[in-house]
Amino acid sequence: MSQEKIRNMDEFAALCGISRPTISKYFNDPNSVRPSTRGRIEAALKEYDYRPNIYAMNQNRRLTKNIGIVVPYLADPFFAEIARVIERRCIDAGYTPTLFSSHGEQGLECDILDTLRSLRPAGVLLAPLGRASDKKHVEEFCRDVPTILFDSNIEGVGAAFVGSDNFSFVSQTVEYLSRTGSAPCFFEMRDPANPNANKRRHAYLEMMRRLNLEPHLVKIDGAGWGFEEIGRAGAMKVLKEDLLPTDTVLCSNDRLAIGFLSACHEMGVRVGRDEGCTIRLASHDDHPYSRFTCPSLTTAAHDYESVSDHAVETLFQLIEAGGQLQDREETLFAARLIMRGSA
Amino acid sequence: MSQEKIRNMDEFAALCGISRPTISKYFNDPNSVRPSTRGRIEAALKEYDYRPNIYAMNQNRRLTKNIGIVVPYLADPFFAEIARVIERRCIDAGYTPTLFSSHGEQGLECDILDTLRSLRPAGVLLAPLGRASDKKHVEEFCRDVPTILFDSNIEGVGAAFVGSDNFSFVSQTVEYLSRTGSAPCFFEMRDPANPNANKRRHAYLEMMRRLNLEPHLVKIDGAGWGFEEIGRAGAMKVLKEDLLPTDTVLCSNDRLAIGFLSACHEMGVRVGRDEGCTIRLASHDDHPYSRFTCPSLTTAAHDYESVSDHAVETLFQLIEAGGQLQDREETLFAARLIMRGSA
DNA sequence: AACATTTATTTACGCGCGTCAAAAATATAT
DNA sequence: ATATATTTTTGACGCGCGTAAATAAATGTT
Repeated sequence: MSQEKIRNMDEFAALCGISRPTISKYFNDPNSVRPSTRGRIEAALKEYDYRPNIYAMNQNRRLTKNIGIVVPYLADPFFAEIARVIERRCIDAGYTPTLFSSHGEQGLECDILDTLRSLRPAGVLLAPLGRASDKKHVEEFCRDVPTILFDSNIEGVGAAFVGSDNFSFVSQTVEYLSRTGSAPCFFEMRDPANPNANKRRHAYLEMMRRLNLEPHLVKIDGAGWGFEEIGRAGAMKVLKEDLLPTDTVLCSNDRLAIGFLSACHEMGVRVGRDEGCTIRLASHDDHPYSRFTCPSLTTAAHDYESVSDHAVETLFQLIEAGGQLQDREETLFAARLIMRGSA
Repeated sequence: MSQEKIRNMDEFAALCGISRPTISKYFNDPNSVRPSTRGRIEAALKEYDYRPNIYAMNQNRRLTKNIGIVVPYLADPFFAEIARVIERRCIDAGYTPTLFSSHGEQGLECDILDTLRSLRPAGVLLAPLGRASDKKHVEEFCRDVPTILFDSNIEGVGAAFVGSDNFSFVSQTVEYLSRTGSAPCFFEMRDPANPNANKRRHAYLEMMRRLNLEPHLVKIDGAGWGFEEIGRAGAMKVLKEDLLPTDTVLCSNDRLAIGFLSACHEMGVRVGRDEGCTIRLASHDDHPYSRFTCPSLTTAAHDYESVSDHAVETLFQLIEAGGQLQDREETLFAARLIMRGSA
């Protein structure tokens, strides 16, 4: 590797013995130049390790190679995990992903979208805050920037939605719990920020109706994204005041369930299928920690891979189609029941 | 808000009735223009919502307003949390932070540093992979880009290091455990990727020496960043083969402890201080989930706030000083013992 | 070998903004 | 009012690259 520092594409082109426009073409798409010239460029690239100035590139390109990934709450390992997979896919496809977290705050989500707009990304994968989102702001953003929504849907916003089929989650857990023991009550936040939570409640009610069972909703107080603490406080209250209508509890999501388990341990309530256990607990999401809880959580797992893959693939289609798709498809992937110790 | 789209700074300057260089000055530092002109600009800004093209800005600026934040593993809520705090501080100071995760992979860390270099950031906050880092690559990067290391130190690399005082963690837990029961053995990975792990082992040995107690290291196999699973598998082996030298266990970090607790539950071993418990377990980090484990984890907490604040402050100093600091300071913050149910 | 086709080169312009120097306008101190 | 310091304006250049049109060269076909 030579030590000379190359300042710009002109210098690099001179060293290659190739004209600058051809070099420019190569960086935009290596396959757009003849194999022989590609070989010469790549040989020179090894020799001098030149990299084009991204700011100058992006200033003049109609569209950049950037992809924005926005999640509502990165401290939730579920989103960290899905972001990781999506990031990887984008890199492999030659894009430059940038990760943003709204940290549960509407203002921050808006700021991120504003920042993103001025980055002129080729496309954006957005998991919105949900009910807490500034819908108009998101809608306006999606009109200007090719965007795929994932995880949490906003009706009619964005070019497509990719997520999990909440009914599939709940139907499997309810069916399993009912079949192997008694029917569950549904443990959830009174005022959930995430639209998936509402879908899960409806799915629970519908499933109980189909199975001819009496539904019981246990609604607990709390706001924000500290679901474990909310679940814990809610469970403490419910256990202390003996408000549980059934000995089988289905939590809306794993993070609430983690809090519930914590409360059970503190109250000396044993959870699981073994004898001596007074409560069975199941949940949804297959949170990365759900296999390490005590007892491990019976839950329904997202199809992470499929959701990530399909979201990314749809975005690429959208980009190639110039930012417009025929009609707004909503793709939902089924859950997989994971039977563990808690139910 | 007027509907006219403003294409560039010239148009905006014309609408303001102010010259373009002054507008440019305003965007570089709003306080560098007279209050009266600042007022006129900001009024026009409300009216026409113009935003300068960041690519054109950054192309010509010697240094951008970007700050890179690199963590080794974002799916670890500890890093997600510290990244969140740091991100916020940067935004408040008028910078544009970009978050990267190495996902535990050396190649990815190198790629991120390369990408970051071409972003010409004002500064970088880097929590390296540790032992898995390509030291030469990191070192070379730090020579070109103003960088503060945090969480995990690499001797002599970067302009400063900010982290937690591992001795303070271990001394408090060892002292507490020894005082309130029997002395602990130290449970850790055989070949830890993180340099903090080594410091904690040394601190354990030193503390045991000071207290005139016999040290016991319990080393378990496993590689990668799936610490919970590694801890769980290691604990299963240790429990099944009855290899624990003491009834009190001090884990190197909370994620191992979470796995340990999971194994204990599966083996029917009760953990805690209550009667009927056969093991006491403590750990380090105050992982966001450690208060929700069963039992909740006695641990030593990072001073998140101080570490984040000081890392960011040091970076700002470094930037203002033009990328060079007098000498390389290493700042360590003390831990705080958190007594919970597990010990 | 002659032609058509693909690929590369040359030349030139533009993108939107940073920045500089000199001149003009404004504010502050005396 | 005058002198001085500060701020703004004017005009101009450059950054590094995208891109377009015309031309030249290489490749493929018959």
